[in-house]
Amino acid sequence: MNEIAATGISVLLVDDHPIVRQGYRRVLESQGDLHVVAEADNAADAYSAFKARDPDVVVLDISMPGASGLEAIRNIRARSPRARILVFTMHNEAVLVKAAFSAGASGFVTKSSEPSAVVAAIRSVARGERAMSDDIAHILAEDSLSAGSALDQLGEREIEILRQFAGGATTEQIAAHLNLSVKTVQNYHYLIKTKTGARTDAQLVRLAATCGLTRI
Amino acid sequence: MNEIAATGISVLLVDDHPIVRQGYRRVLESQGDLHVVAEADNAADAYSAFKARDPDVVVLDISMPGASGLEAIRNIRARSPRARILVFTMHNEAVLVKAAFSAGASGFVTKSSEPSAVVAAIRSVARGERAMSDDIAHILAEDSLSAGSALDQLGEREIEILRQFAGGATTEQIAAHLNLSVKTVQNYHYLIKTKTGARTDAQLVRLAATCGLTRI
DNA sequence: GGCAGCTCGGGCAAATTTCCCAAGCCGGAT
DNA sequence: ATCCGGCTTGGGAAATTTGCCCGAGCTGCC
Repeated sequence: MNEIAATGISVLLVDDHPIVRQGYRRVLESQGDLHVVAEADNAADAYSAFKARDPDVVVLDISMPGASGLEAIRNIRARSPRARILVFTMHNEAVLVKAAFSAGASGFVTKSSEPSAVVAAIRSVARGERAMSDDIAHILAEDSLSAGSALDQLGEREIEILRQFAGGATTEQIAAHLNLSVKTVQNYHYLIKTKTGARTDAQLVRLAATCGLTRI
Repeated sequence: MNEIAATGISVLLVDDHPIVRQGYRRVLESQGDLHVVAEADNAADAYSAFKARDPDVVVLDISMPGASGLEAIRNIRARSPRARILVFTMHNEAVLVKAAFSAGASGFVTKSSEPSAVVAAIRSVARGERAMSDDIAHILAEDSLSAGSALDQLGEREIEILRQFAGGATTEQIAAHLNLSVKTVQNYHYLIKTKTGARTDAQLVRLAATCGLTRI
């Protein structure tokens, strides 16, 4: 069994920027009870490092090139349900946060957070608690009040139109393709925006991309 | 005159993430000859900190919220042509690199670089030399050979507006942010579309994403 | 000096967006 | 059976934006 109180907390650092990792390592190790036992710069290495060192907490940035960080979370959790994973990234969109938690993350902290908040989150996660930084809590709270900004509240037609739109199709092209009037497509477009809470077409495209509806 | 060899190199750190700054600070200070004399988390503070401490080198991330980092470079260089600025960011798009250098940066290093390469770049820049990481040199080399991407035909202002737009900002937000009239931003928006050949806002977002201008 | 290119914005017709509304259809609840 | 609610399809009208033209200031370059 783990003797965390006696031995401190072992941490696996996953981030694709070497100097960022080294900086974090120094910040964490200056705490005394936190020990970085391994590092990785991609999703695949993250899992092998996890297997090899069995750290108490995995601190990882989801925005890595190549395989998604979400993939890494799912990967680790699928094989080691005991794993505690703290997402540490600069992104702060509600969809991403929810995706991370449902992929199995135990915590979500933005890089805008104070170092003290980050180490506090690591300790919480190590104790098996859920942790998130204040800004993330705020964003999730707003999101839950705004009747949802995810796309699981969209109908099939709406999804299809959003996919084509985010793929770069014009309103006319979509209308022709689906045998609808331009007016109807315009109405869907508006409906999708209000349903998802996107204020801008660009936000819509980003939403579609982050939800895996379109690839870019 | 500066007695760098005797006193070491003083550094101003500019990055909007506190823990990232703290990490860098520790990495740099462990070198012995590098001293972080000030930090800033936005373009405005960066210049006042520069005035107050007159550091040998400014290490800054261009991707800060609010005013562009390019703006900050221009700002500092306009008032203190002696300033040495090392851009240190995760972006690695040729357009951005060229924009940074023409704004007055002395060096450009990506966060993918080894810490040793970063500190080497700081020392080079302090000596008045130009510095860039290997991956940046590679990208610039490729770029000079290729016929040029769609973004190459855009001016700096256009790039900045495209970045913010593709990031999800509304026209009003961009205008407020850059102190422009809404009409001017609309005109730039239209200009960018015609220059790049994008027929749709969604296509514009995709273009910005594939060129690395924005991350999704 | 002159030309070219970037930046900044006005103007105005045409197009789109933003809402509100109605009607048909269908599945589930009463 | 009936009613409710949600999806799909579109009309309408006001508000906004787009598309494109223009001029003016500024810089850098020949």
